Amino acid sequence: MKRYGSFCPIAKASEILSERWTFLIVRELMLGAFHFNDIRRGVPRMSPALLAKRLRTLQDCEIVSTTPISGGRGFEYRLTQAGEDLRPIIELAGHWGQRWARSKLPPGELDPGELMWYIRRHFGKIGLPARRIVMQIDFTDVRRMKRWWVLLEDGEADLCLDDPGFDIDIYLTTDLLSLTQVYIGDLSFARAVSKGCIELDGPRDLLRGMPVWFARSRFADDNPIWVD
DNA sequence: GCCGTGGCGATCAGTCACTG
DNA sequence: CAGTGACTGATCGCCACGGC
Repeated sequence: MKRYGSFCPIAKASEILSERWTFLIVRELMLGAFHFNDIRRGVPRMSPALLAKRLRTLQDCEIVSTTPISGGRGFEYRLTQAGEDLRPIIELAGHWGQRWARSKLPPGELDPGELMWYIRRHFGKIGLPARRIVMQIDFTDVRRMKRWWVLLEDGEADLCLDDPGFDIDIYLTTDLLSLTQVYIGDLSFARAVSKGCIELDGPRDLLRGMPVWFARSRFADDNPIWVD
């Protein structure tokens, strides 16, 4: 960790938090990723070696605590009180980023795996039917990770890259950019459908509710810029 | 004195293979 | 699955130098 050689609390916080990837690791822990590979899925461009190193640093700084996984290798990672106290800071950083550092979504920042992992965590509870819903999502413009299945049940979402074997309720076909725009809040779900960026197939009553419960970033409503 | 540039060594990050 | 280690390329920090 690089030191600023200052007693200033902002400098001390920056020494820990401004290291590359650290903010994103804390974000993953905040969102409920407690195992090494869960955290990895949220930061897919980070190498496992570096993730292990950053987790050790966070542990040394008493932001993260570890408990050995019973009957297995590795640890369960949890935020300590110091880590939990970062929650409003991370939230504020997200709101700030959405307003002032918003991505123009160049191809290099689009990744189906990362998007689907984010989407998995952000399905709305309101309007979502109580029964299990199986959705098949097809990307028209990617080679790898082209087809996904999302299982929605009891307010939880599971992702599969292999056919889970259930009857499909909703077929959703789209391109990577459009779904990313919908998720990040640059394009409304209804507008994406009316423009033909998202094609849907399934029972009409189920599709009608989708603009309400389909996953969107928690920052999607900040300073919206609608794309037409 | 200030500023920009270039060279060089140290450090960091990413990739890949590997382990238990 | 949950890491570790070796290797390599990229980046950073420091210093010297030259132009103004």
